[in-house]
Amino acid sequence: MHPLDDPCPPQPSALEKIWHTLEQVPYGRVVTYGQLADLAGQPGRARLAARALKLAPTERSLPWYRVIGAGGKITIPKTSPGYQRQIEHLRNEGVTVNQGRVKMSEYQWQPDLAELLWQLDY
DNA sequence: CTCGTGACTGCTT
DNA sequence: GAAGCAGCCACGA
Repeated sequence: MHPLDDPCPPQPSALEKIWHTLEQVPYGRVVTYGQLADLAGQPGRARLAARALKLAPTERSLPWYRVIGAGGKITIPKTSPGYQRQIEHLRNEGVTVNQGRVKMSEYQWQPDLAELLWQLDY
């Protein structure tokens, strides 16, 4: 092997990991920014998850609206058009939204072991 | 390099 | 509940 050859294959970027994990979130369920980051192998980096959503390529049509703030609160600024759009998307999937809040005990996604292992294979 | 800015969180008033 | 704040971290000015 040439000494300058990269001995390691290219790693998926943190953003890619976030997007990939987001794709696993099932219809009608939600995750928090922090949870999404954790599941993507980026513990404690909730703001990274938020940024990943904002930068997500539209052609990938990710379920960005299934990501909400800790405690079930919609954290998109109310002044943003995305705020209402997120609520509409969630309601279309049967998720109840009251006062900009989602009942986490009812809708939060909790991946089982098989799903986690599937993702590790990525 | 420093600073301000978030689609964040958790803790304290 | 609401508001403030420190910790957080990538980004751009």
